[in-house]
Amino acid sequence: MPELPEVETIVRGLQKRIIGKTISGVEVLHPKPLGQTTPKELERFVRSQVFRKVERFGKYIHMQFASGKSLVCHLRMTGKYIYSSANVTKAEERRHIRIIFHFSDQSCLLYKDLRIFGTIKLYADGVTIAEKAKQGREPLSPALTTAYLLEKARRRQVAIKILLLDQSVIAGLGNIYVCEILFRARVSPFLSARDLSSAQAARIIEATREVIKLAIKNNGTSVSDFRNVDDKEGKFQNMLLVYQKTGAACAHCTGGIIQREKQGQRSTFFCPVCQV
DNA sequence: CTTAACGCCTGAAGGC
DNA sequence: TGCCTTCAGGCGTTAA
Repeated sequence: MPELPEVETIVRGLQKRIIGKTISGVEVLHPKPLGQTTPKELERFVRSQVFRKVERFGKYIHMQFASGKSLVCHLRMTGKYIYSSANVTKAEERRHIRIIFHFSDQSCLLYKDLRIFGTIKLYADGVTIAEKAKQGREPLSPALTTAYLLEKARRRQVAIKILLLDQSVIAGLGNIYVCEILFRARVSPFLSARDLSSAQAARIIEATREVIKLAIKNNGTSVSDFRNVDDKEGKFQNMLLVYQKTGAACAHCTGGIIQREKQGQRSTFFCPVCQV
């Protein structure tokens, strides 16, 4: 489940692998990631285009061509971009591949997505990117301040965990990192957002930066099936303190046992003793 | 405005 | 062994 650090890892891999490559053709093995766009439209849009720049905003990947046109992609749960130096022809290797971008040097970029929740959207030059406008502040931006979080939390009655998952508040956090952040900040995931104190907000911001920086440094978390562009796992799964640690002794306090509870449709992992 | 529930998808895992 | 249910969770949509 790619969150900010995983998407950042993929973007850095793409920058290394596809900048300067010319698209010679595209194969659409499953049309669902394209939404309303037809395979023919995609083919016409990307053929002969040269990748100039790849950026991340929130959990989105923004692939820009030298022409000014671009693709805005979201991986959702199981999407991944894998670079291959040669064409992929074996049926077993083609499993879960939905789109293939072929390059003029015979290498290609595979879009794999087991559950097909991910999306690829086409943007003409100069068009405002709707998805970008909806994002909240980036975790590593100085614009993310305690005052900003308190202001966003003030009128909300939802649990702080639900608020942190709201992409229009902070961009890029998902279930794993929000659990880890609240644990490190020693804040209960069930606390109503409006009851957040200034000290708690400050601890959350600090923990957010720490966790995100450390996870990026470790190339993300491969807890289910995340892989980078070179099909390699991340390392942050070895550094998780609460996520999927049900029954384990708390890493912060003595006597605390990590619990799992549902919040919304997702599992929340927390220590009932020290997260208050 | 906020909030909550649902649907989208596949495959692994657990229960009986 | 085999069938059925549950779970994984991001996010757009819809309804209240």
